[in-house]
Amino acid sequence: MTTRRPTRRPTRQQQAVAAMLEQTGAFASAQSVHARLREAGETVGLATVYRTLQALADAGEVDVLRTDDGEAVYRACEPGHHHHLVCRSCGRTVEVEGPAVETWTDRVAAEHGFTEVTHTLEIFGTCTSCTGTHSR
Amino acid sequence: MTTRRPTRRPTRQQQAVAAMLEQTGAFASAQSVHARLREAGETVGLATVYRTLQALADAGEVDVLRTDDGEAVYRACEPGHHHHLVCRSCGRTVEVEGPAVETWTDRVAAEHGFTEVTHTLEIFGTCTSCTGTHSR
DNA sequence: TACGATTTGACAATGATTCTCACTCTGAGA
DNA sequence: TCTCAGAGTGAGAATCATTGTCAAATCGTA
Repeated sequence: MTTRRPTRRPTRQQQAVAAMLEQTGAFASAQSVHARLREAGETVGLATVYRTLQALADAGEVDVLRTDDGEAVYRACEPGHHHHLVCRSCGRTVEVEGPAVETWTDRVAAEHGFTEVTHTLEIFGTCTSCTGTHSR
Repeated sequence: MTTRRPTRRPTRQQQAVAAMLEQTGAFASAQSVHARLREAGETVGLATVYRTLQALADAGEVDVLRTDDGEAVYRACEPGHHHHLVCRSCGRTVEVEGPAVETWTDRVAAEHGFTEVTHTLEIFGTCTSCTGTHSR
């Protein structure tokens, strides 16, 4: 019942999606994952890519965030709560932790009587490799 | 204190959209703004609502963020950089400031060589009015 | 090896957002 | 006041990510 994990089979397709995320390292959209898999010769349906990414996200094995235009992007991440420092040019991502921020958000929320507090925090910038590169 | 900014906004439609946002107080999607305007008897095209909201956002007169499902939501806000404490049940929103967070993000980004740093931070919770109310 | 449940994938459907383009409005100048 | 040009509008088409559908493929197990 509660701990009744639905039988999940490690299929070739799901492994391919997970592997692609691992090797990419940056945030990638479902569409781009699908495109790259196809390039790499892996035959995986688009719907399956979406389903797998959602399953991975639900399982907490990947992090999800939204681009400015609302597209969902996924990234294989270390487990546990953390935030991201993302290069807006090349997508290179660094996972960062900020205990002070966690306590601050909780305190602010509590001051206003909010409970069950969660938060999102992402940092965007231009990384060293891209600083001089005005390649757009 | 409805200060009239010199931002060009002379048309009835644009004023209607801005006014609706003001009176709503919470974050609202373009679709819902359009629906409410229609209910209120205002005739404004959907495309115009989108255009106006984007213009307001570009002008910094409203804040934009994305819901979990990627929908863009807008809210009339005080000028200047701030963050939001949003009730995930009723949408009530409190604007908060955290100078410590600003400096932290800048420092972390700098440590990793990132420049032109920006960040997003939103806090979600259940407000006092909604705490006992499991009305969903 | 056969069976049943799970997973897949091609395609349709959805829904938010953007684009198109003819029409309307407004303001400046004649 | 009249005229013209350009900004603004809106109905509907187009776009695009995402989700739903469902028959066929696949896997674990008896």
